[in-house]
Amino acid sequence: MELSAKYNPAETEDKWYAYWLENKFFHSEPDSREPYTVVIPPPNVTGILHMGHVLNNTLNDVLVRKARMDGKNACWVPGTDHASIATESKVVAKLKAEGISKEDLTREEFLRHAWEWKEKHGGIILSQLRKLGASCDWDRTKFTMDPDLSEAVINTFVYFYNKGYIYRGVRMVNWDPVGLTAVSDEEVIHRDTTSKFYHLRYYISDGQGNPTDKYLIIATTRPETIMADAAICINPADERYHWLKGKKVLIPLINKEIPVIEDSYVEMEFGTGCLKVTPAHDVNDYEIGIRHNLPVLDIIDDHGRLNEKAQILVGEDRFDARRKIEDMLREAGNLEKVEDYTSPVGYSERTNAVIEPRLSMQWFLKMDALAKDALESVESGKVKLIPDKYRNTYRHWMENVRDWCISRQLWWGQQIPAYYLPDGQVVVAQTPEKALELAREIMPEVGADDLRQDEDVLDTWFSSWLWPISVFDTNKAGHPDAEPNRDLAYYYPTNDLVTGPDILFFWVARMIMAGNEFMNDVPFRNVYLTGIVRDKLGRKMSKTLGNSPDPLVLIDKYGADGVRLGMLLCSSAGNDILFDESQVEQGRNFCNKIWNAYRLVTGWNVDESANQPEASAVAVKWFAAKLNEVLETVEDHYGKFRISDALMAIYKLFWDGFCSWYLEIVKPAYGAGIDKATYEATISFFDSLLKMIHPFMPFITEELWQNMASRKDGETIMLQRMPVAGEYDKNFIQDFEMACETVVAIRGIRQQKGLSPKDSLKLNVGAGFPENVMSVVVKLANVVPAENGAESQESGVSFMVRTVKMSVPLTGLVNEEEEIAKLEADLEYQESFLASVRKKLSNEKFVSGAPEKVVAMERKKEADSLSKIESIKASLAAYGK
RNA sequence: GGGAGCAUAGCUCAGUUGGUUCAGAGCGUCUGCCUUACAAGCAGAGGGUCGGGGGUUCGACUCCCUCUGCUCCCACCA
Repeated sequence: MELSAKYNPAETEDKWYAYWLENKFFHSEPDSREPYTVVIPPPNVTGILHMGHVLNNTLNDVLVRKARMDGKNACWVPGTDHASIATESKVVAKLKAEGISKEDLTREEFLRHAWEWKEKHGGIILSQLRKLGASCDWDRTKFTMDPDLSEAVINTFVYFYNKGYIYRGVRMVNWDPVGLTAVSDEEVIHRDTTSKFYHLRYYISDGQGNPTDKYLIIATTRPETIMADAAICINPADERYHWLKGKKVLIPLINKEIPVIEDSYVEMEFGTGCLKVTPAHDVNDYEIGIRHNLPVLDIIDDHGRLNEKAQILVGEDRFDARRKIEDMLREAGNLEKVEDYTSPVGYSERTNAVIEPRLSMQWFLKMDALAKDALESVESGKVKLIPDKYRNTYRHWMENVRDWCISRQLWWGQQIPAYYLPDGQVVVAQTPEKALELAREIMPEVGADDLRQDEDVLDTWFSSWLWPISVFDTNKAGHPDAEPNRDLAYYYPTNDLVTGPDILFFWVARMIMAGNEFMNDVPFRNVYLTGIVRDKLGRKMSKTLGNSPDPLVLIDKYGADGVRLGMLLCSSAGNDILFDESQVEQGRNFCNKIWNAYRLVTGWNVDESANQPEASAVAVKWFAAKLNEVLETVEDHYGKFRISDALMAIYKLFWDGFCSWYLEIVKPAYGAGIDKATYEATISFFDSLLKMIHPFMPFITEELWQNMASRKDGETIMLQRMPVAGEYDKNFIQDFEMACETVVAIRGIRQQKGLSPKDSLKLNVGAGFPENVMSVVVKLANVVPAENGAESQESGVSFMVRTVKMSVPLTGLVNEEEEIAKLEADLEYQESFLASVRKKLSNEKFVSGAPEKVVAMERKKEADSLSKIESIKASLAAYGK
């Protein structure tokens, strides 16, 4: 078969992926082998592939393919997340573009649109993952809103409700006025925001609701909320304001009378030391309100507009109202001054709207007991975080966690299985039928139509925290006492989870909680936390910056293998990834290197009658040893999740070790055949190398592996066993490296002196050079060693290889003065090196204090240095110095 | 405001209990090569007071203190 000089990924990738699918190589069923299980962090069902997914899933695929080749029963479960708020807002936007408003639809109508949208656009990302080569078990694809997975979510809710962990109550929550829903604390991002600090005069009331000429000043960033003020608060220890005790003040513009109260919460040094208390619109004020029994007046509606309770500016958006009230206050003489101010403001993670602290009725899950166990799981090492610096962050979060607000005012998601009786009492049950039964225990005459189900749905994470359980068994979540089914019993706990640190708390911690609760075991053993993919300048990749390349375009341009390699090359665990397209180019180049090495090897003709040249025998022996050495290193890297290090070790083995050294040595002369022993060894090495590379670059390795022998249908490299490191001769590797260093030195001399590689040179070799590898030097450096390695008196260029003195006689070509200067510089360096070693050795404390091994090493340095000085001096003597 | 982490070559990073001739790798740069697998390549070369300062030690990139610069997480100072 004729192979082009360049590898063309487009011709091979789809072909082999289809072949893998046809043969169901990715599919796993429980059997007697050890399982290796991974669940995908489910991407949003409407999401499209971005570089973060590429990183994450490439790493996952490497681990899964490696485990599969290690003989484990590897199972990687793919799927998507319904992402309630994100998906719902997309559907709302799409409907809006069609002139349909969500308010005009019934819940059922809206959900029909949403499901249509999901069927049409959902799961694109999964097909994109196939382009990347992900070896997921597609037969197991799950969606967090599949009927059975939803059932598991409902069961879980009922379980925790019955356990007393779920409660409903009016609490201050984070309200998203754009998404029109409450969000959890974790979904609020605080960013420093510049705003204004308004200093307002509140006049003291004369007791009849009329202003006196006395006033106090409060400082606020939110003047539009003054109408909801319930009190003015001072610190009881603040002497400046003792005169205010028991007084009442008037809210500007609306002249409403409110009391002055005292609470030590108020910082005397901050602002003016007077705080306006607005219980409905600030978390702290709410707490103060409870302590002092203040009325709660909510003047902001769902959309963030002032409502009629505000009396003024009714219907205005809160930010418009802020601008307008500033003028009104100024006109009324209540505005003392306005300062620029920067303070942290909460934004919704999903809609980027400014979060409005708001009182509302929500469902909560008690976290203390769950968090305590989940913390223990990590502290005890049952779950390992990689890198482990995240343990601190994890602990801090788990020790300070607050109850989880799990209700969302959305339609897309699992509707809360709580049913209200006509009198407002609530029952919680899996189905309306069961709810009715429960309801009748309370109120026997109640009918099915009298029950009203809670309108809210559950937080997305309330379904994805079950993921490692529910993808296998949808009954077990919510039923800790149930027997796990065959799949769950076999695959749980999963082995590794690869995900980003940004969802360590959202998702990872909560999965641990659910695992402990329902399985009495953690959901995974290792959590590999990747960095965030950034651009070359260190900026986060984002649509608005336009600095995020489309992975599919990259795959088109460089091939999936190239993209995978480019991503992995720069991905040390836990560090952010600074991605640059040039790395993908490097990946593509590596593909090409492999391709061309293959072309070379398969282009050889075996000459049955040829004997194996000595250099080839040496090369084969060396590479066999080197291969073992690298296999050992790579295994160690894998064990520590140092994936990019494992890759780099293999990369260098192939490019430098195999191509630059091994192949150059065994390569037969043009037109000549190759001996059988070398050929077979070479093919076998190539086979091992392809297997080692396969987890990283699945496509090209399959292509070449299939090509290198006639394979049966149904055979694949991905199910071959990964080579295992055996015993090897470390000393021989050392000897071979000396040969390489010698070759490099001679090539350097050639370059310096402008000598063609075609001209043979003589080489004088000093004592101590390993004779067994000389044939390699002869072949690659094109030299003829002097008889018996005798020291020559001819003038030439001399050099040291470790402790062996070598020289290339070059009569007429050598500039003696330069040569002598070089030798003298060497001598000077060696002598000062020797002096420093001897200083150490003459230090009594060193000799007695340092380990024997270290002292012995110093003595060897001394001896080596002495012998080097010796031979440099001899060389100088040859020049008459 | 609290906590964590980072700083090593032009860039991205290794450096695994302080001691192998330890100051490294990849990429980039420079020089010479279209050498019969590969110019997406080959051969060779240069490049760092390990952020600054102090300390512990026979010995510090490595441990301690401090300063500077950056990053992230958490947080209700209006």
